[in-house]
Amino acid sequence: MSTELFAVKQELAAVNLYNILQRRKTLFRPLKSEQVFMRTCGPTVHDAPHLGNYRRLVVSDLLSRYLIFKGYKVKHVIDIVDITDKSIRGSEKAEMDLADYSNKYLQIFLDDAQYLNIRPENIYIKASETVDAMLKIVEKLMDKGYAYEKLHSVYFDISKLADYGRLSNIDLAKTRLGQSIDLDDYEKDSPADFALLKRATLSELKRGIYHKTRWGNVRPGWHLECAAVSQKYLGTAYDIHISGADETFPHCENIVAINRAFSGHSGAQYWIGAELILVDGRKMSRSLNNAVTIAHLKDNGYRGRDIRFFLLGMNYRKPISYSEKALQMARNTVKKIDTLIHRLQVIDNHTHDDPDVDQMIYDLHLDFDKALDDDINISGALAALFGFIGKINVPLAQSKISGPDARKIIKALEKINEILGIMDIGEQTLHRDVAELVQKREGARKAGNWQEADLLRDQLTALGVEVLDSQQGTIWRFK
RNA sequence: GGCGGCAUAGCCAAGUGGCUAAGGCAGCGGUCUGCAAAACCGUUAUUCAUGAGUUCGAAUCUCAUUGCCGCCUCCA
Repeated sequence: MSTELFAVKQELAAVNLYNILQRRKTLFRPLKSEQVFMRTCGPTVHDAPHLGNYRRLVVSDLLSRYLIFKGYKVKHVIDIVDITDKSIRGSEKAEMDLADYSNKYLQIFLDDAQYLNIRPENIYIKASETVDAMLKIVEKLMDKGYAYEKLHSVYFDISKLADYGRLSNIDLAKTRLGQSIDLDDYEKDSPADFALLKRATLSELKRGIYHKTRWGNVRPGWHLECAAVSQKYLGTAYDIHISGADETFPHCENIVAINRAFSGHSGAQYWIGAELILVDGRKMSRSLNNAVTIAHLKDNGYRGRDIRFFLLGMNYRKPISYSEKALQMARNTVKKIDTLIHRLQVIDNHTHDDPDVDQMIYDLHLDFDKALDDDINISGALAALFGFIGKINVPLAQSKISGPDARKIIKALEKINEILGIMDIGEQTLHRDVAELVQKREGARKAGNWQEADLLRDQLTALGVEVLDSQQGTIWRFK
């Protein structure tokens, strides 16, 4: 029992992650030995999120699934940023209640997340429902002198925090602050100070979008929203914070600042940044007019698994170039895995010429884990998977895989898919009419009636069903 | 201007000091097949943006150069 426990601990200890705070890979050690507390920056819900917004969510999903696979319990909080300038303006323009407006886009986000097979166990928290925690934080920051009120807005005074800039490695003295910030909009002591609470505008007051505080009628700023959600649901110190690479400064830096001023702790121990999606060399974003929504991709025939694979198939610390071709590549790769699974599922023989399937599965797990342990090296992990598929395909083509072995292999793939979430392992069913066509074609082939068989194959293709004839019989798959 | 990062085959991509530079996609030739598809076998980088240096040894370390991206704006 004790040796088993030791083995488990050893295994748990093997994960390495690149921590932005230290700018290097470090061994991952959670604060509690068996549970990981993590948070991912969620979407702003003033419009339908796009592919670029989902990368960090898929990356954090992959990481949380891997940590669960490694034996940890994971509490993963994703905040929904539902009080922003854009959503306030957008809802006004749409003549909608802010909450209704936000909920409309939140629903799209949740549907997309499901489509992308993001774990339903994630905890989604609306910023608007965390205002109590925000005000508590501001209260304390005011008491400690980290914040000041000016004309009924409350700002964070970064000069009070000695090592402000540690996360993004920024030296404010050398930075062109004030050049890009429209100072006329603010009454801050210093351009780099950021708003914790903004005084409500006249229209916000009319619409009831404000909170009454001792500093005035205000609504919270973005950085405070994120800091409050994690503080309330994960505590002042937690394990992992995942965000987009473009959010390190000022957003994450400011979250760290709030956390450190509030509790002396940075919040998360490990800060992870997922890189961006590029379109023609530029960041995918709504403001650059190059955003692609999940709905759009869905309309173009991409399954959630295809898109998910596209988003997680490359090192999370490198930008991904979006293109139709790249997406097709992802789809083809997913298909390759599907085909193997379908072929395995129809095996019903008892050959005794078994290759050493157990050894292959053992190697697969070893290589797969080893790669992911190294800062989620997905390419290495996938190489292990494809190596395995190649090794299985040889005896499979020669009918040398027995039914029990096939099920063993499927089980191993299921295990891997708990992490990847891209395979389709469940039994698929065809519409009765379509299944009949497949049967009819089989009959025609057995009778040597090739013309009829080919005609039926064309019909099936038109219906989006491909038939693959192998020595084990005919299998089919969706195109 | 400051900070961070990237450059490896037709395309995507791993490898960060030492065995033949993983893997995927696409292509080509073959096997299988009634024909296809799928699968399999073979094939596709004497070379890692360029130049110099360190070293017995460099894609990997150092310096310089070039090109590209992100942040320094509530796009997120």
